[in-house]
Amino acid sequence: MSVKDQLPMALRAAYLALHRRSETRFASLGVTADQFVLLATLTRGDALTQRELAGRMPSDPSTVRAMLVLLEKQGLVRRDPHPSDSRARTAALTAAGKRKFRQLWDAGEAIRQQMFDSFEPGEGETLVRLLTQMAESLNADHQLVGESTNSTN
Amino acid sequence: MSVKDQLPMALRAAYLALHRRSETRFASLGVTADQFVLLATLTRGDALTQRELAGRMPSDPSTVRAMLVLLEKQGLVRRDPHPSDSRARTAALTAAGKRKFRQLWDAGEAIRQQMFDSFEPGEGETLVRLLTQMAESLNADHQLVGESTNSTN
DNA sequence: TAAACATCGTGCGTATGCGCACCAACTTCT
DNA sequence: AGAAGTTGGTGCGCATACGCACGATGTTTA
Repeated sequence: MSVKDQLPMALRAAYLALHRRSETRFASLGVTADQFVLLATLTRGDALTQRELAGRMPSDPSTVRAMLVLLEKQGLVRRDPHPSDSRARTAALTAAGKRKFRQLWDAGEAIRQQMFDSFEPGEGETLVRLLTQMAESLNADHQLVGESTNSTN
Repeated sequence: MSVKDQLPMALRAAYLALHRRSETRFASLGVTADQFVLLATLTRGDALTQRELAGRMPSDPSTVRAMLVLLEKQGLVRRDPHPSDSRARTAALTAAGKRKFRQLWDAGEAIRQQMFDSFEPGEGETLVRLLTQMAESLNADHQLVGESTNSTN
């Protein structure tokens, strides 16, 4: 079992652990871990089209739509027609949404701190760099990676 | 925006990238990325109880059940009553399941290779180590989040 | 200008992911 | 042994995650 073969499972286990932990933490505040991600993305770039938002999260446009519907019901997000493109709709935080996000951010601090504290100095930087590289590599060329299919010869 | 604050999103982005890529790759073989994980787990420890299986993936028992039902329908997995505990059921790969897993493993090689190739020598090892540490830390003490952290020895 | 094409949002179907409640069966305690 | 508590599997509900097809609108091309 080489490191190469362990990597996918290690990544999966780490992400699911984070997700579960976040879910538990945010539940009392009435939002899910993924809704937190959406709110965070809107915080960093307000009035995005749904597609832009989906691209940045990253998530699927149809998933984002479902999430926006729920968040709109909670009054945390507002959707308006796009000023110049009448196909598009922009999403933005409401005042309540901004307030809620600040709460969530604070509530999540313990988790971020705990993740970070499990490392030696510098290792956190390394981890972020490697994860980013990996994601880029995986997203880049799933097209042009030759259709050599499963024959290793 | 410190590294600590980027880490959760970087982890999420990397995992989702891997998941999407795997989903696409395995679709033509008739299974999902998570079903692949289940089959892999059964390959490494046959005749597990559903709970054992869930613990190792890691996944929720009720999710695992749903997956097993689907995999059973495909004839890749068999569930038998546990020999000594009549509450429990064991899950095991069928012959077809073992064959399928070998196919899937080969099909996934390109992805594992691509992930691995985005790193310098030694970085893969580091990544696996850091991810494992982090997952452990996140799973460990969501109960006793007191100030007496890491006594991981 | 009209046709062809691309893009945005929506709705639907399937598969997780997980909590929760429930029953059945095992274990422990009295 | 009997009561009480724990554990295993199931069923249900909600929220992603994503592909796909559809209609409406923008953009490009003939």
